[in-house]
Amino acid sequence: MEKIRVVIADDHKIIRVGLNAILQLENDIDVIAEAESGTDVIALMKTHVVDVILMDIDMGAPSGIETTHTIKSDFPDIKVLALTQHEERDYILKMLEAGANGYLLKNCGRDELRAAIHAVVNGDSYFSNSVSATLLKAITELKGNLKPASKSNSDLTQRETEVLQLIAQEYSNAEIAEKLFISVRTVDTHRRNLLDKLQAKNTAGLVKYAIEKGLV
Amino acid sequence: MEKIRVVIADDHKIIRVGLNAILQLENDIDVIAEAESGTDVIALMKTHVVDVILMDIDMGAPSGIETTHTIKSDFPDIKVLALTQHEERDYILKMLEAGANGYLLKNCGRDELRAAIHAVVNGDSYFSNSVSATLLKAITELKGNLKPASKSNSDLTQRETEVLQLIAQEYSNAEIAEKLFISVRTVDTHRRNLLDKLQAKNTAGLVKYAIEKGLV
DNA sequence: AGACGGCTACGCTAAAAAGCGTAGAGGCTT
DNA sequence: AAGCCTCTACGCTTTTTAGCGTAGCCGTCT
Repeated sequence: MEKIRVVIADDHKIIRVGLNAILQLENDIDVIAEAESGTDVIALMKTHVVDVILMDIDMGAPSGIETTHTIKSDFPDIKVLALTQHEERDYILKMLEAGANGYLLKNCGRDELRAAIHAVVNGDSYFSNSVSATLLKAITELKGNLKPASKSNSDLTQRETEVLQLIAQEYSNAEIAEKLFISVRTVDTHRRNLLDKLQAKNTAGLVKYAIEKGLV
Repeated sequence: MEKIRVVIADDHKIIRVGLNAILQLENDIDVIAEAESGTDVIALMKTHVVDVILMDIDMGAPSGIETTHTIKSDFPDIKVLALTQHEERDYILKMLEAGANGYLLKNCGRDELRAAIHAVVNGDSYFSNSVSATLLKAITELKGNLKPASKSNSDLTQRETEVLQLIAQEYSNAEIAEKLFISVRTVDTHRRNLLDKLQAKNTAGLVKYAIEKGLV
């Protein structure tokens, strides 16, 4: 069985040395090179066959994120394992968008490092503890912003829904009446029924509901 | 070193047997029980000490998702590794929201299974290949849906913002005046300035803006 | 045939918002 | 000191909503 060829990319020498030392202990992992900048990494790819890059996010320009992006478009088969101190959501999301296959915090243990490398080699993803927590939180939040759009707007009639949509589009009753070829009084009735059904106090409440339900 | 105590939950016996056979080969993993329903799983938790549950999503009521939810609220330390054929985004997201620590496809290999179990025991997350792809796609999409909402609400003064927030909360000018200890006329002026600045035709426009900017 | 829900519509009144203009007090900047 | 912005406030008019009630028409379900 071939060894897994790993490159360590970090602008801090201490980190490189540390990681290297840890990985020396693994008999199926081979650290074939170190890089101290994104430019180095990309250069290395052209001269070496690499399976996994341990990529620090915080390298100076080009950043780990940019570098990952480049790697992934030029060498899509190379796995990138992001290695960082940051748990900030934006970093994580950007790195993932760039195509990173896993995300480890720098204070991870030997076991985690090994497991993560194996995971990405298998084509899977590995996220360290707090990173996945952050990620899930992000997803939940983001989903919350999307989900209401798919709820069924249960108890409103079709006509009411139409009227509501137009209200939310800033049309006045008179304009709505014109658009729907009905009397202003009818629109008014619909509006009142809406206020009643949705327990809204005024237009603001109607618009909020409309937006929640994705009617706009 | 203690063995990792695993429970297999799936309503198909073949799957249970198969997984069991695979895990027998691991000398640090102990399959202590099998469950064929969510109810079984929860019952087992009360009588056994468990580290990891391999949870099928498709079990009948209660579903794997519901069961995971229950487990996670009653026994937060138990790790749940979702095991499924489905790569559908909604399934995945729901399972993650429920608190699953990892996500494997049923056609995963022995290596993946082992790695995933170790990952979740470590407190990390493991996502199989296609799952993480789906996940990333979802995140990217969702992020696109959120970004516009985080625009800076540039040109509004603080007071205007306050008034706008209250408007969006369905308060009338009179109520706002009372809350802010100012005259109704002042609120009216603010409201008019808002209409002007935001180029809104009426309350609906104001509320839409407020929601867009996340002021509600 | 009768009941019910949805859409239509009218009358009336009060309240609220929109559409103008104006303007002073206070703060900050130039 | 002059200029600009913010917050404050008032007057007046018109339009729009809100808050009641009522009611006919039509289709469906019972």
